[in-house]
Amino acid sequence: MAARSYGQYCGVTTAVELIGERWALLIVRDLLVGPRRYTDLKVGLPRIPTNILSTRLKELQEGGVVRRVPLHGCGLVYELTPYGRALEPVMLALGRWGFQSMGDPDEGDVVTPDSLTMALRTAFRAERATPLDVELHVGDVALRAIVHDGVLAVVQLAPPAPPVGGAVPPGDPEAVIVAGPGIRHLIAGDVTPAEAIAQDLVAVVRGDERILNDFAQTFHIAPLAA
Amino acid sequence: MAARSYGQYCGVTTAVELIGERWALLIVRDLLVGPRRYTDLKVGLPRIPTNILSTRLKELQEGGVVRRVPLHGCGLVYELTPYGRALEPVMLALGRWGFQSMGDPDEGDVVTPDSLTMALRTAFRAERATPLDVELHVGDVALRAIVHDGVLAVVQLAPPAPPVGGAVPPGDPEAVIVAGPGIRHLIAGDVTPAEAIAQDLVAVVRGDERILNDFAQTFHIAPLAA
DNA sequence: CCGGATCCGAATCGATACTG
DNA sequence: CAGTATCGATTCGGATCCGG
Repeated sequence: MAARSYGQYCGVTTAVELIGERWALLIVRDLLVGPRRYTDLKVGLPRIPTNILSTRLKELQEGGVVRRVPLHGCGLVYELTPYGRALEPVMLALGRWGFQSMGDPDEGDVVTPDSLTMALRTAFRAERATPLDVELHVGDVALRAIVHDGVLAVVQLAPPAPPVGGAVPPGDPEAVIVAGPGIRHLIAGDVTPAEAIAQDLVAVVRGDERILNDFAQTFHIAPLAA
Repeated sequence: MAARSYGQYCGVTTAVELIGERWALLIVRDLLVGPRRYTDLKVGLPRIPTNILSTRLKELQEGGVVRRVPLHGCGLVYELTPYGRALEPVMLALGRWGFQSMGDPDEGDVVTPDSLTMALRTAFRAERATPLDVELHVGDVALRAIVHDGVLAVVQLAPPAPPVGGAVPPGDPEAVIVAGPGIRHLIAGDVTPAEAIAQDLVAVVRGDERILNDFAQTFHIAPLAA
């Protein structure tokens, strides 16, 4: 029996043996946004030691979760296998659950493009979504969230350079929203959009402030029913 | 910043900090079945070191996932808080995902009453469930699975002594099913009930073998659509 | 028996440096 | 860019011990 085995024959145990090691699930989180190079992952997970990243990628490949794909000519990327992509429902459920415990950020905590992208997906309610096209800034991260036909698309924007891994959406967003960590109170429904603005949790720096009503209805994580 | 922190402000990261340590999720899995004493948990997780169990229980309490409840007069139990119970969808999704990677058990792997109980919940399809009342044996574990009004109830049976933590269901089961690890092929739909019997993956030692049709329809984890 | 606490060697992780 | 190598700091695992 492997040393890391939990010694049980059970689906949960098997899953935890595949993706339960430290950092593994965060690697999967970033790869759920799209294929990433080794260096992209390292930048997106600033505190991961490089030997751990290397080890995890090997383990995830061995587990059939991740695949290593040479890029035509130069470089290579890691991407999820279909089996790895099947973790999306788990990841979204886990993100929603963890959201309930988020307080204010600790000193040194960062928001990364991939984590914010997945956070938006986590909070997205297809059944109540309204058409939407906004630019969202949180910390240094800027991205464009577009809801069309009840489907959410997120494009990451890089301040000066062109966006990573995709085309800039055509046209201008309806509004530009700038927020800090306090935006979680809007997502949770603790405050109304008007209150969020009044308390400086969120600002609409371009466009109509009323867009926040659509935003808050579309992106929402309800507190526990208790 | 805490030493164990991942340094990111994100729901997934928060969740992993709460329940991502080794053994933590398996403790939660067992507690999802019902409140458990320290010793119950130790028996249900045979390979967990006692200091780790003790540490995890403290951490889970601190995280608001687990509560320590004195038992009227003698002893005490650990139980999930409402927030901890909210992990059930995560656990079921994770169990379904891990199920896809289950091969044959390694030598020394065990099946515990709680892991089998959660496995049944994982595989339960309410929308296709039929009324059912069977006794299921896998390894040393025996339990009674009853589907009534589209709701699954599982009662753990102890061979000689009375069952743990609940009353024996009244009456006799419709059938007694004895299975080994190969039962996963029936759950996955790799084999029909008839084939499962022919290949000795499953045996119906009392009652009508046709009950396996209902069983296989009620408990099913579809392979990846790929 | 229940509910842990303590001790210690083994394995893992984190930080940094270095390489093809 | 995509990793290895190294090494001290932590954590884990296994065993033992202890108070009710």
